[in-house]
Amino acid sequence: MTPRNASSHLLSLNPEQRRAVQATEGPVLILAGAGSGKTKTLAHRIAHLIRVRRVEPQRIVAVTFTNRAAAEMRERVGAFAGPEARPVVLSTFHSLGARILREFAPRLGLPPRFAIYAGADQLAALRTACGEVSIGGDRFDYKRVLRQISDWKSRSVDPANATREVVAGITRGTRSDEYAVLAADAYLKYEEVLRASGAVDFDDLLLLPVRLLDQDEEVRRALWKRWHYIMIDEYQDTNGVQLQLARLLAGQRRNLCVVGDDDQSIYAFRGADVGNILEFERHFPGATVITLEQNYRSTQRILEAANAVIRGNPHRHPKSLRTENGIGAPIDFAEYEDEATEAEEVAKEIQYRRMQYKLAWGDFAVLYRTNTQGRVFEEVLRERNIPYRVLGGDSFFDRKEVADALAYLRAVANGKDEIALRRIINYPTRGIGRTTVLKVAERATERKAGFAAMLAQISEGDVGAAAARSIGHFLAFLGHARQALHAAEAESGRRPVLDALPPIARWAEHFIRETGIEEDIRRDPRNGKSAPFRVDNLRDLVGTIARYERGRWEEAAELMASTLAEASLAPPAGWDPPTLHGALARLALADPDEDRDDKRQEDASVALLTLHSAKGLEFPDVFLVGLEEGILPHARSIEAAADAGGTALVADPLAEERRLLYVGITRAQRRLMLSLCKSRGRSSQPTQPSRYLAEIPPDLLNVRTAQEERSPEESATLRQNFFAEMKAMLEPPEQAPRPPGIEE
DNA sequence: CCAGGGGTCCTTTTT
DNA sequence: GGACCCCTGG
Repeated sequence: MTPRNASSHLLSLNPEQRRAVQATEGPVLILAGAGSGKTKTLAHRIAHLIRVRRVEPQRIVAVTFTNRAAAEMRERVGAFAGPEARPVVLSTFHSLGARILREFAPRLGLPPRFAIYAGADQLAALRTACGEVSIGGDRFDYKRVLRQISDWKSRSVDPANATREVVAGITRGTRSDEYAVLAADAYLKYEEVLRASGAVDFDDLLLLPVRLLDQDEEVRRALWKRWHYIMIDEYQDTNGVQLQLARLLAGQRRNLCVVGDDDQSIYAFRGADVGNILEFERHFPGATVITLEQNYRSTQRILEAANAVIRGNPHRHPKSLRTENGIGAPIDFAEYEDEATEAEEVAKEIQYRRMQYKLAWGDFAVLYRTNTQGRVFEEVLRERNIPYRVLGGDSFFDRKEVADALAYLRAVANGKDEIALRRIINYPTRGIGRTTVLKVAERATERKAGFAAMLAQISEGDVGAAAARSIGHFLAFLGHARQALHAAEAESGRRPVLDALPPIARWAEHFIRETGIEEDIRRDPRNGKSAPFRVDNLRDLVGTIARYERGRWEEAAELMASTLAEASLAPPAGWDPPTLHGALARLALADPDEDRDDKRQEDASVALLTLHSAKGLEFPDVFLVGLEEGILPHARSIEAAADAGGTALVADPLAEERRLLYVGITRAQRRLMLSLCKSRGRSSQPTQPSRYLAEIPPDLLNVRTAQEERSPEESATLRQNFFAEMKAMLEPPEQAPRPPGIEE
């Protein structure tokens, strides 16, 4: 269904939104309150540019933070502008960075098949780096150092300047601890390990493109010629480097349109600077500012509660959300004995409401502050046979067996990848122990060679005959795999494979089997019953590679259709044929849920997620749990605030925690329930209610007593429900409980 | 020098 | 449910 023209669609916008859509030249700031139709407005704007202002779609770049947001935007744009909008570049910040890096890698001295380190790999790289200079020693908190390094990189501070920053902090007598000194030292070494491994980390995906654009006139011109309109979603979450990138990409045209809500800034911990949105007009003089204040999502009561909470924060863009929705149900509030009781009662309440109001499992979401809080809910929901899905959290790619297989693939794709090599060099065990690896690393440092290069030239004199032979076998194994891969890649680039497993995936399947990971999983008694599941994960990994390969060819088909018409506008790099490196890069940047969650799951299961991963989502019925001091606000934030003392920090940790609650409340469309546990943890420590609860006007709340009494109808429904669930449990185990004749 | 077992600790938020 | 450390036996 392609719309006849864009203007007919503009009719569904309110005057503010229409202004936002049509203010097309120069910098634009759209301050969009929660639930104000942000994505819709941006999608309209893109459609307007294409259909009314006749901008070529490939000149438009829309940047989001998550793959999910990019996918949602793609869907909306497609609905408003039709298939001709396909060439619009819709990408996350990090994917866009990776794309720029891939194209211009040689100019940075980066190998074209660079590895991307995230999470555990970054940590491993830091450990390696610290091992080399033997800084740290016992009880060295690598994660903390990594956070510090990441903070520097997100502000575009290089190691030399980091050292200067630390030293200056010390001489000024400010609170710069010895960790910062060590971290500055480690930072330099860490960068060296990355470069020697032909790798970049997540921060580099933004930082290196900025450096490139900043220093290379040709690159700047090339990109300015290519992209004319830049749009950024969730602008309140951008950090210093992202601001630079936005500025550089927009260039002199300054067609930069950003959308965001300072009240929803919840990523200061990873370098987001709410000042970016608060001072947009200073950064981009002459900017048009539009405020979207109508909320289309929530009931009046929910919105009032949200407004009451956020009102407590200083330094906000003035904004008052209004809604034309009804007053809605009261907000429920309950106190439970402990986590288990809370989870039980929430589960019961979900079952009850689902029956009573004929809702789907997918209408419910349980929101919590920390990932670990989700576990109790998982247990209880599983026990009750309530289908659920955990959003965010630990990724598929963090699974040990998946990470192991990926390390093998990476070691083949990029022979310099030290972190991948170290991970698999003795897994499954092949007689290359810790001491041997240590010796190799030592020799490498001595002779100023990379770890991988040293491996290739290690001699019996270095590590002994047995170990040397094992290393030889190991490298030969990878070498053979690499040759087979080249053949597979050549085949994959030649023509699409439609039926069977595509060549690279087929190669990967074979190679992973040869690694012996599967045997080891089966053999290891610790895996117990999870062994078959783990082996399945390896198959899934091959499946994602297959999907990538097919995806490349689908894109090729689309691109050819558009490049024939506009050959001169084709991107200079053209279409990239499928490669293992491409598959790995995609996997590194992928949304872990995206590939595996099919759309069906969405309406058929209760969502469990942290407040952070809830941003941008909405649910009819929301449970906000664990509203206690120490959880929300989190103890670490309370500490951090105390540490900061009176210092007028822009990023006030407690203000951010309040925004987190605000985000949580505004996810709810129809109903909201708040709860807390009176005691928590192994030792059943008594808790205090969250300080923010007192800020919600009591007349909005329906306070429930602990062992609440239900009305006769409610009890009847629960009984009925109980029997329905029992019946469902007796059905084949694969089948999710599906009460008769209630849904659909 | 290597493999494997068994204890202990802890857990903010994420691209 | 891990990640990590130390110990033991080959």
